[in-house]
Amino acid sequence: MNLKELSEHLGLSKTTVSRALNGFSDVSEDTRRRVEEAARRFDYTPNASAKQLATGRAGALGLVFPTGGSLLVDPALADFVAGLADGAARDGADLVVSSAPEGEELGYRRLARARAVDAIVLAQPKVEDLRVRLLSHLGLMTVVYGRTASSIPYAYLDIDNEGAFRRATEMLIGFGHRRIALINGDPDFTFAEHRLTGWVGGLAARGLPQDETLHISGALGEEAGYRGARRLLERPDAPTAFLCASMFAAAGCCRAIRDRGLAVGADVSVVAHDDGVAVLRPEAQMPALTTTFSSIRAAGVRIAELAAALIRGTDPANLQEVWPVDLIFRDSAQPARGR
Amino acid sequence: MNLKELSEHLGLSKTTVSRALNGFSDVSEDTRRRVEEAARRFDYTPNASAKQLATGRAGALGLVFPTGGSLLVDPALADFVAGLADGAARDGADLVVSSAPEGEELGYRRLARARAVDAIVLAQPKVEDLRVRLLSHLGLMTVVYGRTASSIPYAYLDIDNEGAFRRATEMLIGFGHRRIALINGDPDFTFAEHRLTGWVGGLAARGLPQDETLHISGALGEEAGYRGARRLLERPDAPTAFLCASMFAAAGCCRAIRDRGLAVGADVSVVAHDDGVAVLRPEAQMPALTTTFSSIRAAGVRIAELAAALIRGTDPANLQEVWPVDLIFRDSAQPARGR
DNA sequence: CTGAAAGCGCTTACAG
DNA sequence: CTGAAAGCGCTTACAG
Repeated sequence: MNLKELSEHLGLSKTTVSRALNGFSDVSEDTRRRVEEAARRFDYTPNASAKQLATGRAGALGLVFPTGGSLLVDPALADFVAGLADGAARDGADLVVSSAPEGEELGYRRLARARAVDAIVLAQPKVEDLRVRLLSHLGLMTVVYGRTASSIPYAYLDIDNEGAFRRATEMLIGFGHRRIALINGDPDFTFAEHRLTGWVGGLAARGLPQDETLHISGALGEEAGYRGARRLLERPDAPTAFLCASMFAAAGCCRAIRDRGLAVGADVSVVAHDDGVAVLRPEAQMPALTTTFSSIRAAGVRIAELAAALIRGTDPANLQEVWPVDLIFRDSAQPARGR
Repeated sequence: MNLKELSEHLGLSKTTVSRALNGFSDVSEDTRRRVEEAARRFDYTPNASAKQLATGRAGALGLVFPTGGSLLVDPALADFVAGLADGAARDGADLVVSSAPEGEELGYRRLARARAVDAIVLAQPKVEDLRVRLLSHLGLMTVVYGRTASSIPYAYLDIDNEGAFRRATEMLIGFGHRRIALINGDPDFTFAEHRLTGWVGGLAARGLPQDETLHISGALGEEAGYRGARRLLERPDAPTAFLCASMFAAAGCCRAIRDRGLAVGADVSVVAHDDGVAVLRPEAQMPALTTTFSSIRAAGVRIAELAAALIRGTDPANLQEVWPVDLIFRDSAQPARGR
């Protein structure tokens, strides 16, 4: 059933039916009701392409997967995608996931030219990220998940990575830890840089020296977490506490601790960042893991909402949010030995 | 730059330019070259909505995320989505990820009515899956990742879960294991049922009794793997080997084994299914995990290709693939103690 | 081998 | 409050 058939059935013009369905005010209440009822009865939905062509809006949010080969795909992305799709659906929009085997730039160019999306979600931004400038140059509205260097205001949702890691560091120092390692992501990425800043700031606030050799970067997976922690634990001045950038890295870190015959918590403290990925829950570990927590899924939902606002014309400067991160205390962070 | 402008620039009609760009044979070689060069130079891409409206094809593949609340999102889905997007891109198609907060059925109905996609990818099918019938009833072409009961031929790509788990079981029996547990997904899902069948078949082939209490179902995450393994290990006749449905479940299983003061491999063997999720690699574990392996990412790419063929009119009966699964022998599977 | 024209199914000034 | 008509940017019989 299309608009023509529906309007013929109702004995109205396509114009009126269309206006009634789109909530225009200059349609009589009676007509509106009749139209809405008929639409429901015949299960009418406007043809997406026709609507897009007529309005110039794609009704879709775009996400370009940095694929190309065997790049590590962050498993938390599945939850992020689910959140984005959820949030987009609330606005009647779809989520278009685009692969860019030819490189991300070409992917964005294609989406822009084809007018396939109204806005782009940019995930995992780097401190200096060429994509932001490119997207603005292509005229693609963008919401960033995270933050990046930019000369103009842009819409973003970020979590307070710096505050979270600073507080975690200070808590560990309060427990008497003096050598606290940071198993971090690649600091080219803003989230990792912010966590580094938080760690440095926490140490400085308590007058502790910063030992750069206790900072391991590029370690988000289990294996890298294991390797990094293992190497540090072999040192004579091994750290007594670890801050880990992901639950997976933390799992590797805990494995390394146990390998050394030490106990997580009692001997060596561990704090991990948790995105809320259900397959690896900190409270189910032994001991339960102390975490900095922020739901990546909820962030996805909210980002889609920000995108909808952006498309509606809201000033990007008014679409900037930094979410606080919970520090959830469990058993893996404990007072340092001998204290 | 749109088609009108491009053709005016070339001094040709829109018809000819369109035909040249779409590879029709009745365009002179010379014209084609001119058109293609100009298109490249002006960075022309057809407007997606207009093309969709004119051809009646959405140029997009749909995936409905079973969201709604806090359902467990399989982290391997991120790789699957990446693969699908990759494969779709090879065909110039997009991937539309749709959320269905109102239930999956309504999600499919909406996609069908709006003609927003040409085909649907159905993931994680159940043995009896109402969605398959619904999609066929809605006239939505479908490619299933997995298999399901169906009275009519349908396109699918599945991996040989049964064969993989049968071989793994037989290998363990060959090592002298007699009590082999299966930590499985929910057997409502076909993949889990097939693995159960493989396990049962492997035991039967070697004349071993099947002990249903050694079958734990619904355990794909780390926590559930831990709980299931822990419970079995507490029994006086504890299993000496485990088959795990996911790397995460296997991680939990290994944790339970170590909790009992036992060694993975030397004391208790573990075999896990690995989707190739980079964040948790079996070869990096200690000991390295023996796995049944099949790349979910590659499956995603291929499914998009199957969908493209289906849309082009290929008979679904000719679009059915079962991929063999590798059994990769590493250190976590060893001869039973005392053998 | 090329082009004029109709059509895909909507939305939206504009007129009444 | 309602409708006739133009237009969004393509594709595709059809005619030449």
